[in-house]
Parts: sequence; C-alpha cells; structure tokens
Amino acid sequence: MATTSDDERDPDLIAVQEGPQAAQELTRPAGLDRERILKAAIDFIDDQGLAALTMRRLGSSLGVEAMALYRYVPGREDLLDGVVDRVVETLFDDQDGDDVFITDHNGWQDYLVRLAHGMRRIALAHPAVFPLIASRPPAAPWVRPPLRSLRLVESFLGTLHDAGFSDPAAVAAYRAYSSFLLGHLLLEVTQIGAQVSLLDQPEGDPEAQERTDLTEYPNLLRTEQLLGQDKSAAEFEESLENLLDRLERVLHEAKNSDGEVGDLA
Amino acid sequence: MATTSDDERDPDLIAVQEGPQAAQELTRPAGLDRERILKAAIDFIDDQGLAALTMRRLGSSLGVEAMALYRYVPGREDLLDGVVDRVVETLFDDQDGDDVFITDHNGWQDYLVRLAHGMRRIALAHPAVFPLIASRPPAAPWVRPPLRSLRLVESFLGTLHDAGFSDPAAVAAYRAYSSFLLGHLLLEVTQIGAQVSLLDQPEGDPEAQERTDLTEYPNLLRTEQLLGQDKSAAEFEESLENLLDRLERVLHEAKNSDGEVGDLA
DNA sequence: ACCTGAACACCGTTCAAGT
DNA sequence: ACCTGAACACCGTTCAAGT
Repeated sequence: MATTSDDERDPDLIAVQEGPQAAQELTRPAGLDRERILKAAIDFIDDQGLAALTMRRLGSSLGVEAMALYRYVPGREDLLDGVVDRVVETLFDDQDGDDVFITDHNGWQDYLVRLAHGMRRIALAHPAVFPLIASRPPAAPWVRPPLRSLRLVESFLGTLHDAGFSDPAAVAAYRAYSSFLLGHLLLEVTQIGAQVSLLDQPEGDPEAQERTDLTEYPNLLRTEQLLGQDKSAAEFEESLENLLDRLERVLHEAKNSDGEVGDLA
Repeated sequence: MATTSDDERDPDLIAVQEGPQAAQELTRPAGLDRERILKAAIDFIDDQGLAALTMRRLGSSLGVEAMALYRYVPGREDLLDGVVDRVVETLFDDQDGDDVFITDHNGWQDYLVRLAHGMRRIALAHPAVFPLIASRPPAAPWVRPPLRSLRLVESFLGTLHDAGFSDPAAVAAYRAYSSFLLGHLLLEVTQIGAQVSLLDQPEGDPEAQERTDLTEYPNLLRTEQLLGQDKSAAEFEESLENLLDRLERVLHEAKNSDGEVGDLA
C-alpha cells in the first residue's frame, strides 16, 4: 500500500512506528530534500562541530543512509557551500521584509550599523559555522567574507553610491568594512569555541584548569584578569563607530574639495 | 653517487636507485626528526594546499611510510599545531636577533609597524598556512590570532606598558590590533587562494572565465573593474596608520587628564 | 522515484613484526 | 632504535540492486 509519487496528497506515507526516536528533531525517515538536509547540517555543526560532520553521520541524523543524500547534494564540498549560503541568507529572513538592507534604512550609516549587527547576530547564533563563512572560497575573487553574496555587495555599494560616495570610495569602504567585520567576528567566535573546548576536556581538576605558568611573563601575569574579560560587544560597537567616522570624513572631504577622490583603506 | 647524509659517516645507507625522484627536496629516506617533518609539512601545504595534506602523503614526500611519522609526532592535529608554531616563529628568525620585537625598536609605533609587516610577510609567504594560523584553537582563551604565542603577547603588552599605556589601554590595543591584522591578512590570503583555484580549473575557455552575469547588479557592473584591483598593500598601511592614530589619541588623552583611563576597542 | 548494500579507494592510527 | 606490513574503524563516493 501507500503507493505514492511525490506530487500531492497521500497521508500516512510516513507511517512510522519506531518508538522512542526523540533523537534530534523527529528524524522522519522520509521526505528528504535539499533544504531539509542543509537545515540538518547546520544543526549538526552547531552542536557537534564542523569536524564531526560526515556524510554518514549527517545521513543518520536524518534517519537515512549517507548514500541517500547524494540524490539532493552533489557532495560534501557543495553541502558546505550550501550551509554557508543558507546561514548568510538568514540576514534577510527575520527582519520585516526582504528589502531591509536594500532600501529600508535611514541613511547609509544606519544601513552599515544594521548590517554589522545582523552579521554579528549570525556569527553568535552559529559560532561553529562562522569559520566556514570566513574561509570558503568566495563566488568571485572580489567577494570578501563575511559579505558573501553578490546581492549583499550590490546593496552595499548601491547604498553608499546613493549617499554620495564616489565609486572608488564606496569600494574602499566595502573593503575596510569587510575587514573589520571578519576580524572582529572571527575572533569573537574563536573565543567562544576555545571556551567550549576547555569545558569539553575537564582533564583532572575541575577548577584549577591546568593554567599555563606565567611567571616568565610579567606583563601577562599583571594583566591576566583584564585579558580574561570579555568586552567583545563594546569593542565591536566602538570599532564600528570609528569606521563610520572615517567614512564620514572621506565623504565630506570629497564633497568640499571635489577635485580629488577620497581614498581609504 | 653523491651520497651525502648531513651528520657524518655512513655512506650508502641511502643507496637509492629509484631513478628520477626529483620530487620535492631530495627526499632522503632516513634521518627523520620532528623538525624535518614540520618543514616538510609546511612545504607540502604551501604547494598542494591544506586539504591535500595527509599523513600518508606527507610520509611519502619524506620517502617514508606514514606510520614512521608517529614516532615523532603524536598525530595529525598536533602536527598542524606544530606547523602553526613553526611558521609564527619565523617572525623572530630572520631579523638580526631574537629580541627584535622585544627591545630593539624605536618607540611603540615602530614596534607595532614592524610587527605588522612581519606578520604580513609570513601570511604572504605561506598563504595556504595562514588560515590555519587564524583558526586553530589558541593556547589560552585570551590569545588572539594571529598573535599566537605567549611570548609575542607578552612583548606586545610590555612595549605598550613601557610607553605609558595603562593596562586596560594596552589590553584594548592588543585586541584592536589583532582584529585588524586578522581581518586584513585573512582576506588578503583568501584572495590569493581564490585566484590560484581559478587558474587550477580552466574549464572551457581560457580567457572568458565563465564570468558571472552581473546584469542584475548595476552597481557591481559599474564598479567591477575597481573591485578587481588589488590595493591590499596600500589599504594595509592606511588601516595600520589609522589604528596607530587612535592609539596615540588614547595615550595622550590619558596623559593629559589622568583621571580616567582611555578605553578603545 | 527514492533509498540501500556492497564495493572502491583512501583516511588516521595502532601494534606486532622485521632489520 | 627506527621503520614497515597488516589490520581496524572510518571516510566520501559510485552504482547496481531493491522496493
């Protein structure tokens, strides 16, 4: 029974009776598609880490053999690209509409601030995925992580252009902005990863975590507590504001003396 | 003929007769040690890429079975850590002496500039290794890539401290500086990697490299040429100078009104 | 049409065995 | 003392076979 093709209808196609299978998320043994696979891969990376993700384990987390995945995904590399794309796409999803980064802003500064906060939210939501966002080879040579989609770069350049930036200034701003985002966010998620991996291996004492001996390093010793404090959020905001100040300066200098183009790195 | 081992004695221990084995670097089948293995691993990554590095292939590049490596290296992960350490260490090697970054500078600005140039030289010399430098979990949670050694952080903080920076200001400077270095250099080597991988797969036309259709993206289309230009070096210098300006401002503000500590991110 | 079993080539790693 | 062969468990991926 239950002779079904995929088009429409047909309940009880999923007549499961496997008992307590509260594994990940209901793990239905059927109804595979690329979207569901990507979602599963992201969840998997989020809580097991990138290194643990294999085609076989991913299949099993979906209640399926690894070989079944190849009907929807060309291979592991493409799967990882899909993961990156899907995570970056959530920049647009959860705001009001799709155009939130394209037309729906109060000036270019507001646009850059919201874009930065959006990327940071993504990085913190998926700290184990972010290194992938940072290091996968981009679609075009001039696409700079973490601003990985043509659509995003287009909207970035368009916003600055409409605000009066010259093309060279807008491109320079794009480069400076992406460097800032990548540096800050990658370091922030690396720190999260380091803390997690410390908790994972409580080898020996639970408290005295085998602290490296700092007696050789007086400056480290003296500032150890300061070094341990997490000020990522405040530092992010301050660096962002500093960058915006630089860009504003470039824009105004160009407007006043329109002889030469303000360059910045 | 020309049987030469490096120490002394024992010729024809290496009585090879395998014909044209001008593979990597003479591939002597014996005389293994950890240092030689790390060197071989770096060379391997430099010209085959990180993904291609396996214990078996690394062994074979040394004229030895993979299993022989385990006498000198606990495993692949440790090997990669060793690679990172060794590459970062070359910061100190090729200047005059060991203390070039510790005492041998003309003021803290000069120190920061030379350190930045040193790291950039490393990144450009080993673009395929740098992502590893960027993303390996650091020794301590507050060690921020690419400034990966305690010794380096110690000298950084000491230099700024001696120049009059307060401890919080020095730590904030360390964070801002590492973010800057990581963002810039990782993006620069990513770009190099992207160009290489484009050359590797000349699928179809040699010239018309399947350029993505940009008709949907007017701003990309208009700035395409600008986007393609490589200004990494100039941008690096300008961002570095901007950072130094910020730090100078913090230092002087703290000196004038020594009531509060200048914070920066 | 969709999934699986079996197979292939390749991994990292261990260990008894060779020299 | 140092390296190798054989073996183990696990990969990604292909493909004929099942339903």
